[in-house]
Amino acid sequence: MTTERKKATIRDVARMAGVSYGTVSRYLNGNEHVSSSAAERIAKAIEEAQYTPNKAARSLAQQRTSMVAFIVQVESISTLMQASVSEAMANANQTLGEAGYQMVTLIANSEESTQRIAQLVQSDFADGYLMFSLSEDDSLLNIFRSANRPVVLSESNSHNTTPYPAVDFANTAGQRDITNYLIERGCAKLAYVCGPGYSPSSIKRLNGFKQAMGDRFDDGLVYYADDWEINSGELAAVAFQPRLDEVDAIACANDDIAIGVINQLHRFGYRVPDDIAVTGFDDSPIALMSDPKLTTVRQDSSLHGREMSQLLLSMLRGEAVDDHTVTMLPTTIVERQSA
Amino acid sequence: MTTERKKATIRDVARMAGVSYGTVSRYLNGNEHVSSSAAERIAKAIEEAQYTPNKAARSLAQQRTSMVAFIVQVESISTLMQASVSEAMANANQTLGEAGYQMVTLIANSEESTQRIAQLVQSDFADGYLMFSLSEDDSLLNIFRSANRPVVLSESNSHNTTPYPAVDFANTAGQRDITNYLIERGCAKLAYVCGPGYSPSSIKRLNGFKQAMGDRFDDGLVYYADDWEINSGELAAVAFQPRLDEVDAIACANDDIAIGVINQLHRFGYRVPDDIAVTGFDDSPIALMSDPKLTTVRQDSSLHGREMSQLLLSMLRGEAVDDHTVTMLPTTIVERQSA
DNA sequence: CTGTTAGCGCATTCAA
DNA sequence: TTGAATGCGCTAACAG
Repeated sequence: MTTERKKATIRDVARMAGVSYGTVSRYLNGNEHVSSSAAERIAKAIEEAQYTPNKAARSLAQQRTSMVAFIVQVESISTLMQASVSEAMANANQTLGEAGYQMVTLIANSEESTQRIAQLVQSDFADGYLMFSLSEDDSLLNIFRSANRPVVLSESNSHNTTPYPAVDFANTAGQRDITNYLIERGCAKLAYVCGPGYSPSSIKRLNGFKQAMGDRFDDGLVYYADDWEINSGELAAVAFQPRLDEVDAIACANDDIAIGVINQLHRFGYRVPDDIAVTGFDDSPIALMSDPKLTTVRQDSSLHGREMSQLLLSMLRGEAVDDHTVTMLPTTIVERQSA
Repeated sequence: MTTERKKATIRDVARMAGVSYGTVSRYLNGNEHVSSSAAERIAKAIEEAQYTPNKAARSLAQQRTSMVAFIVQVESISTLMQASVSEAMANANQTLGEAGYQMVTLIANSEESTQRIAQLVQSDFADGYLMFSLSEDDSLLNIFRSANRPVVLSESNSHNTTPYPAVDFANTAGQRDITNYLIERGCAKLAYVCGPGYSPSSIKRLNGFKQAMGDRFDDGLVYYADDWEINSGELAAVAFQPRLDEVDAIACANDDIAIGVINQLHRFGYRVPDDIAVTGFDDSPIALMSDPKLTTVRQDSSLHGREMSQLLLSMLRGEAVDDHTVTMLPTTIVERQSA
């Protein structure tokens, strides 16, 4: 069946087309100085030989790989499958692809895998990097410095001074806005379920809540979760139980937690939103699945992926971008039933 | 600050260590014929020069990349974020990493991206491929043939004769078992919501349902969905409405569809499972989020990723594996509340 | 417009 | 044990 011959090289094609392989190379790279007759013969030869340029050789010669690595740094696998991640990923893939770059995604979810990726980065694996980090682990950032390739971060850190340009959502404003929304609806006593401490977003959202609450902020009505998951919401509601009769609303740092809170409130016999209103954050797909449907803060993850890619592309083009630039993407309140 | 000098090469290290660069290469590749004194000096030089071998050059010279590509072929982005995908991905990453391979994931979700990946594959981008396809699009499979590198598929196709070794779940048996489970609980009249036609799993599950039903199978009580999503479940329930009073149970091809069915049944005023029992498939995280919680078929996606990787690794080691081998992974019924 | 040549950074064979 | 030489497949600069 399939003849098991070795792969054709540029020289084979040259021989078949009766030209030097320099000419073939020019043809391949869209150089204009190739006669149409030669071009034709080369095209035919490539077709016949089923020739495809070798990637390693090309990378070595031109000192670039035409690849961009999308690095997902997560504490646990469950984070990996968030809609926000895959949407950004898909959109970045699209945007980078159109610009001629192949996006490859790398998963850093352990000491070991992080180490391996660090090696890759230092060996000039890709031309640029999109760092989609959901943890505060900075170890990879140091690697980038010596690699000397453009990097764009998916999150500004809490102190707002990033080592690389970042594209982030207006987390603080988003949480502030939806908190004000609750206050305006007449909720006087508000509790808050905060996300895990390692997350910059988590901290920013808490700040937004604090801003809206001002003097009325009561740390006794804040539950600090260990992760972003449903179960944490349930735990939070349990923790609040003694004071549940006095609270009018519970704002949550993300949708999953909000779902957990609602579930537990139902078990306690409270009605949502009549007895207690609940808000989420992210507008993930499950916001529509809960009963009542979640009133939450929407952020456009596709836009996130696209903006990150575009920024990286401009850096790859050589345009100067200040390392501390932070692009803020807007968030909007989505009013549904839970508040 | 950081001196902007060019990256050190193997020659720089050699010079600093006072040896030829051939010796450095031997040292790097664990060749034993290196004197300990030379080894020491080389180690120091590498440290000082912050040297890391260039990946492209190494790949070119040894004709291997030490990378495995995990290709996710999806019709829509929503598929990408399924728990089954990310769990398999994370586990494959782990397994391959331990064996010294870097896993990179590629997303094929458009004509364009598929084309780009085809190019990559032909240019010997990776040493092996894990094909996680959720569509029946075979275009990439032809590419692999000429690339002549090991490939493992995540799904056997419906006619059970794959062009490459595959690791798949026992979909047919799983759906048959849970259907029998319903029958044994006294459900006489069963409806079925089938997944999208392009999916091999979808077809296999339908077959399982048919097997369990035998003569009682009634095509009028089968709804053929266009995708795997919640909304399709709602549409299915609507389609069944005229005959809903006579059905005892609705088996669904996946959990999301089952959730949609339950939601719609609730709107129609039916109680689940008292009036109508509902089953899902996958045991995805949302199976726990519905009310009532889903009785469903569990498949271990981590195992899936691991088995696929191990099979690929054995092929990379040169062990012979028949192209048509299909490893079947077991499924189990998880009994909760919906049936 | 095209052929020739010199690397890109490293692995590996052959001598020494 | 080590140095020198050759080649991996391709790009790019230089002649012509």
